[in-house]
Amino acid sequence: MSSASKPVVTRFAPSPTGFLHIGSARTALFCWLFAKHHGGKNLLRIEDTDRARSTPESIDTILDGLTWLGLDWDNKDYNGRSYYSQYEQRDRHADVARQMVANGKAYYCYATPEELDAMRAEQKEKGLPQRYDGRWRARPASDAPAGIKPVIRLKAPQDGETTVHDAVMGRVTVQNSQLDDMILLRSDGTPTYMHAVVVDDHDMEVTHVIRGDDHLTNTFRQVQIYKAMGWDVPTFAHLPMILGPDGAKLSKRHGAPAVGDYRDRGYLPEAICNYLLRLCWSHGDDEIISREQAVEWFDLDGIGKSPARFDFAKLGSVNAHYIKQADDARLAKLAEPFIARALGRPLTMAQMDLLARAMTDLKPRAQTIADIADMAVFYFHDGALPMDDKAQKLLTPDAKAILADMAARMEKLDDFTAHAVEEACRAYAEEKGIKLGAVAQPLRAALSGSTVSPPIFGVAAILGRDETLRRVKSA
RNA sequence: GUCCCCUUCGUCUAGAGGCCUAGGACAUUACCCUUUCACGGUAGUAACACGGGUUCGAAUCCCGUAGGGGACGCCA
Repeated sequence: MSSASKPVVTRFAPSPTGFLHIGSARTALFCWLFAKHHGGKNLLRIEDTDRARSTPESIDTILDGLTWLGLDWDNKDYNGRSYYSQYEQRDRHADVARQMVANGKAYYCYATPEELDAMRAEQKEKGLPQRYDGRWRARPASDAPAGIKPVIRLKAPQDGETTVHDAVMGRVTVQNSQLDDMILLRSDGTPTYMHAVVVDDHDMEVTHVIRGDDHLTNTFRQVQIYKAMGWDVPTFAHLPMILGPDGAKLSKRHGAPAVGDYRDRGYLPEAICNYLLRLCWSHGDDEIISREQAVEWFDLDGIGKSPARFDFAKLGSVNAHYIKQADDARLAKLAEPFIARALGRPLTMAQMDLLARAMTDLKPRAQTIADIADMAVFYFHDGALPMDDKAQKLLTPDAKAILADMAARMEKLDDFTAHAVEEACRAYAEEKGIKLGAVAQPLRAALSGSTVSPPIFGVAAILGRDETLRRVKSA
């Protein structure tokens, strides 16, 4: 075990074979929080040893996602890159593997992939566990067939057991007889994931390996490599998986597996982090937790052991909370692209200003930025206002007569404020002996094109007298 | 198939043997507020997977069963 006095070093180690998965983002969050809480470092390592599937675009996506979430890392200038590249360390990985052969901890295996496939097929047929049978473990080098490039396999202990002391799962033990001699170095000289991870974590002086619990059973094998090399074993913390609403592994099928999906749908990064933080981790009854508070409170002992299902409804409510708290100008800026898309043109400076002023009324009604945009487009139609069926139906001849009366009164208002318009409407309703709604609803239809909108007197004030009268008269 | 992990309201969770008549949040229902829709407020429905132990006492400890998840690649 690593000594407790060493400064904390965590790492987030995604493989760049696609987008940044929301579950990975949770892992990244926990790594970041743990490092911050202990005043340590959080490192980023891109696991790009699979050359066929790794892409630079994917690396960019991951970096973007982390940055958007505000999860920075402390090795931004590594060998001219902003992260640690696993592939770049391939010579080091190969050296360690050969060193293990030299020390009698590993050996060359000349079995071909075809041969191994056949072996597994036979094991499966006989109902036996599928693992390498150690056929080259004890054969002398002189037996090596010509023309076949060997792999290097770990000479794993065959008796006894291997134990992982996991900060989340507790003590987990497996019989060594269950584990086979895994490949460390492929025949082309590149390292396998199992091997590269251990060498890198050691070289990077990682003290706490925090990752998804799909790696838990891999950990036994990795511990064997640490032991074979005589290296300190870091503390492991395996986080329970995040499942979809149906309990199956969260995937594309559930709609939004990537961090980018949430940005595109109008979620705020602080809301995503807060929601993710509460999946498998808790601090009493606290639900809304700021970044600063999280750094102060977060530790491994608050992590639960059971998997959590992703709940869009709750995410929505957390997002709604952060929207209410957010700065109006920031929200306007975030909503602008959504509105521009609906309108087919960007907003002018004046319209951006109007949007920011409308935000007070928009904010409490929205769960996402997309909601804000949906509610706000009507402000920006300078031609004919699209009118929905219910609004159309509401504009009866009687209602239009009321609007005509109101137009005359609004024209004469000294100050065209929400309060003034409201008073005018109330006075009119009282005079006519009708309900306020009989005035307000037609006005709403005329101004917003809908029966549902932000408070309509405020809408009138934000639209301004000219635009309000234009809309009322053309209704 | 073999091995590993998990199991409290629909969902996220609180719970460290008596503070539990099991708490909070989201969702849901009703009411209040109200010019619509929301926000907000108040109240309600709703859970310890099952079966055995241990104990004066179990959601909490032990064993078993069931269910769920994961790992078994020259992927990561």
